[in-house]
Amino acid sequence: MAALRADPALRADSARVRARMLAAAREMLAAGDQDLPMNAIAKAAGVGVGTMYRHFPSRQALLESLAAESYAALVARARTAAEQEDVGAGLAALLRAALESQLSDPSLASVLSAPAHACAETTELGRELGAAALRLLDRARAAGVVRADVSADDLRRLMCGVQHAVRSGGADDPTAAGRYLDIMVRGLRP
Amino acid sequence: MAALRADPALRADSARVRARMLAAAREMLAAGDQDLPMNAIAKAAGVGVGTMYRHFPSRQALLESLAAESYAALVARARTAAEQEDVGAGLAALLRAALESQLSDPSLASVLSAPAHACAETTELGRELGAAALRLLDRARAAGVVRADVSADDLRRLMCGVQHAVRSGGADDPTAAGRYLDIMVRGLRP
DNA sequence: ACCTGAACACCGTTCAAGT
DNA sequence: ACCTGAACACCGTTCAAGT
Repeated sequence: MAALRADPALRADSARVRARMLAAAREMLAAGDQDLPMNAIAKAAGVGVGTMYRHFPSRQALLESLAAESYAALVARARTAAEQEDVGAGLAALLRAALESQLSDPSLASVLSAPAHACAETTELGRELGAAALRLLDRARAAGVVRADVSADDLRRLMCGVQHAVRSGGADDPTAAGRYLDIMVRGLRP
Repeated sequence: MAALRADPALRADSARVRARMLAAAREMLAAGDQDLPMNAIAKAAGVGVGTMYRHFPSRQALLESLAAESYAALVARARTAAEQEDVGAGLAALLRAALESQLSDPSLASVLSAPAHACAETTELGRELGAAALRLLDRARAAGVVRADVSADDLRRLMCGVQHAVRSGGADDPTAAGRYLDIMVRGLRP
């Protein structure tokens, strides 16, 4: 009985600590700190380094936790795009969603480009995103609006590439994202 | 007189040491070490760390020195492409050269994507590459084979993006580079 | 002049000791 | 059970001391 009462309390506390670490990490990202040092996050969140590692066994795990919300939102947008009546518009919407999500959340860009996942949840999100993309691709192929030699994973990789192209500008041109997206959409036509 | 004789000797020695450090760095890259720790390179090259820093004041400077040869080769290929009679083929050749160079030399990929240069030589190579690309672009625009809203720097950024897309694959598909390049070439048409 | 490598600061990661 | 933070290893960078 004591355990039953203690457990939720512990979990609630643990969740609060976890949220504090993620908030601290986000603040550092927002402040331009790309490195996200584990020690520094722990100090900023007021916890020991060990607690940091207990919640996030690797930097990749931390990144995936930071990106989880954006990733889920992207999956939702992808599903909406997949059901769109106009398949061509749906495909463009999927690509735009993938690009915008990465540009507004650098941790998502990193996770989408990563060769491997640290958290099972991320793998699941990836599966869901891939499934939505595949549904859309199948419809698009049937409608003849997309090249036949492109897979759902190709779309992911290409959008990671467009993100990289947008980011690799010295002086940032606000029109770049739109133009590059358009180039990609046109290039995917059969 | 003594100075006149000593100088070249020192320079020759310095050049040999420099070459040894670059060779050590290249070996580490070839062995899969992406980090290129300055201390480790110095030890592998049999020199003190200070010597490392005297020749390469920053990691970026080291990267640019590593990439210099590939970069010069790319500029040469770009110039050839710019003079090609068939403008469309020339543009495709330029993009292929940019992609192949980056894929075969990761340090070049890094330098081409970098927001700023550490060495004046690199800036000069960048200028030459940009000039060749612009000559080709002007001809291509006049011939109506390329979108009007694309600059020479856009081409660079897009090819850095394609490189990133090719690299961000889990299982590497040998057909990816060719397909992504084709998508880009088609997307650039007006 | 040029080089060496000890030294300092910093970060990743672990784990014994606390509660 | 969970947390803390000292401790160790490693890397970037500098600079006093050597030649």
